[in-house]
Amino acid sequence: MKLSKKGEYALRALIDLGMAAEVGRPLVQVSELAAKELIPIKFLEQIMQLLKEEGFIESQRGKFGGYRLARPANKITIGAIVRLIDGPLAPIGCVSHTAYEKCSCPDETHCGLRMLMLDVRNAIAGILDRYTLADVVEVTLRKMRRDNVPLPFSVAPAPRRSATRSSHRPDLKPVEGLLSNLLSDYSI
Amino acid sequence: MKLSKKGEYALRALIDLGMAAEVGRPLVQVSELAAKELIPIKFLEQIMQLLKEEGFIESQRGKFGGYRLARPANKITIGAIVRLIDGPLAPIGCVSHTAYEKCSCPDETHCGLRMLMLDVRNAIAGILDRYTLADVVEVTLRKMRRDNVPLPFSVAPAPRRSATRSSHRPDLKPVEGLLSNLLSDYSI
DNA sequence: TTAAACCATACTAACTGAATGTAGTTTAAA
DNA sequence: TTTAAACTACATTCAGTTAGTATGGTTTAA
Repeated sequence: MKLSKKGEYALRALIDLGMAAEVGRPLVQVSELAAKELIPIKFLEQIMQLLKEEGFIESQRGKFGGYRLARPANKITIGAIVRLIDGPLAPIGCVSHTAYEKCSCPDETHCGLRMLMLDVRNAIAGILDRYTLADVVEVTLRKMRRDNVPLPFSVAPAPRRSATRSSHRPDLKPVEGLLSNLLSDYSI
Repeated sequence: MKLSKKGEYALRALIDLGMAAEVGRPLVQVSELAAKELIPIKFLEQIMQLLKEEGFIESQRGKFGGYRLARPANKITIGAIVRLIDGPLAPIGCVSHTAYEKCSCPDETHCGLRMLMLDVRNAIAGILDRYTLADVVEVTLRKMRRDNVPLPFSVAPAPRRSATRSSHRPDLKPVEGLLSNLLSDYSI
């Protein structure tokens, strides 16, 4: 049930780009992303190229170039990113919606394992296809603001709290669903 | 988010042992399991040994030996089996309950990815730790009986339906929870 | 014109997954 | 008591994936 390192890095980078956009930063360099997230730079370059080919991000070449999201963050689901890097969400092929594959069992219709795994795949997809980069970015920024932590990618060092809130979105709409529970403190 | 072949085989074999027990069959040989599920026999032998070492099954050696569940099927959760074979359910180490591992990100408390993945891990564990072999077996047998399919591991060839129902359990209690939805027909 | 940045390919070491092979030991039954 | 079916143990293999490195570009703004 693992997410690969590559998938993790891709998500981190995209979340960072989403945060940068939210904070008013137009471009972020690979070197900066790699340093912030402790990702080997050449490896991250590969990943960024892939994300660009697939239309998630855009690049500006040359000196002082960098990357930005190609679409608004709320139009990029987490599920799409994970599928691109790590393949189908389903634990076994015979319950995948996007990449169905017949399994070895003789009678799929009566396979108890399949029924169970369909449940699991729906639970995973229900989360990853519902939430977008925007949700993750919003929840992250909220927590950071609440704890008075300086925001990343701010052009100027983090300004006064009241000023920060009125950046791009005049008002934060409440998050519904599962992620919202995580706004409160939680232990491991 | 994949379940390994090994994990799949282990689950199939255990579900089969659960079905055999339910149908009154005391022991099942590896050769029979391998044939039914199309699993390479030597590979399955390895898996059975592991399951035995971990106390999920017992063996009877010698001619006409075989394997049986070491505990009642409702005392073996699917999650425990998956964890044994494939490791933690969590997509990334920093949200695992059973095998927590610090991740590379500088600030775990404000990591949006972590919050999301915690959600995913809870969704997966919520299913796999709730359901037991008994649940899967019951749901499978129900479907087979409903469709009048001969049950596997029956000592005699499948008897008339009315006779089959009154085997071990005098009456089937209704299944609650998510799996119950799957009792009705579903498409891929 | 140059340095910072992105772009493109090729390569590789280590690991894991999925078996296969060989050689036993045990035990019920003929 | 022999024997064959069944489990046990451990070594080996082989392909594919993961997680990177390495090398050498091309672009473009200062």
